[in-house]
Amino acid sequence: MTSKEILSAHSLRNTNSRSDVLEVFLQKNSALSQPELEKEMHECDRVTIYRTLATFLDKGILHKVLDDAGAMKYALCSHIHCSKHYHSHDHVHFKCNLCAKTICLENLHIPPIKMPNTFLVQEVNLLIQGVCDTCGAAKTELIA
Amino acid sequence: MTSKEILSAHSLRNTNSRSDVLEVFLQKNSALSQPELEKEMHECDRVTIYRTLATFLDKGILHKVLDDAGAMKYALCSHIHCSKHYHSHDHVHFKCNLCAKTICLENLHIPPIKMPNTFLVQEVNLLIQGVCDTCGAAKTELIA
DNA sequence: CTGTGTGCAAACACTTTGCAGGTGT
DNA sequence: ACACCTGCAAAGTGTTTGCACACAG
Repeated sequence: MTSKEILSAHSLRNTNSRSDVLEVFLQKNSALSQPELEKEMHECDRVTIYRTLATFLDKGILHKVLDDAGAMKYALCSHIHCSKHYHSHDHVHFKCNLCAKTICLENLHIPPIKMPNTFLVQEVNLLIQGVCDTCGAAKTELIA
Repeated sequence: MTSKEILSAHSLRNTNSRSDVLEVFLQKNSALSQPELEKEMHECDRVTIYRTLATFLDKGILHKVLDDAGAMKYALCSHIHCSKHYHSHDHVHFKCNLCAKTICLENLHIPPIKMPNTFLVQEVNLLIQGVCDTCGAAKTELIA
């Protein structure tokens, strides 16, 4: 799935900023905040990135990822079926406390929570923080 | 548990700012951000609130609550046992999309997630968003 | 009295808005 | 051609830091 294909699939104009933002997401394969994207893209205005993120969120190309560090993060929706009104991203998010990278664990679904039925559930977000496999391996090598 | 007792239990000096912050948490019984606290407290500097939150977080009086709206929230730890290095707050957080209030569901524990053991899990946060019982009841009345 | 807490000023970081001009279709 | 996208400027909001004074123990 190329950036061009993603854009046309959501009937969005194919502009440099938009395809560049998508390229970064496709390449990094992790959740990113606007500041993080800005570091990767030197030919695009800060505001344009914010507006692009808002557009992608609206179209169901990206979903929000919670973070404990103040900046909102976003990640690609794996399913084409996501749209403004139907987001299916009930997977777990993992943030490494060492490399600060946040990833989607697509095949790790959030177990159902039995809420009292006086509550209406609309969205569930699960963030696990710890040390990722890459950083963990690097640390083990250092000790050995 | 009064604010004075909480402070002395964690060997913190009993100052107006600190007890006032605690009073608000005890009274509101929900997760609060610094801006929200500031609205409730008129005799305390903005910076003091930030520093008080940091101190309480460090001592294990408060724990972080994730939010999707940009501002970090905090809530009281229910267990006296919480300290800097041992936080036990594996409960679910619920944010109402109508009244914007975030509460701790202390008796609703996060189910265990079986992560691949190449990952080290240090913290788990679960945020459910929807409509709370109070707002839901109000809405039902309107329709009826 | 002494170390810690507080207030003020200022800076920093993230995000949004308005408007003029440029670009994709 | 027209609607939509972009860049720049500016402002709004959340958070941190430095320093001098004030206060709890």
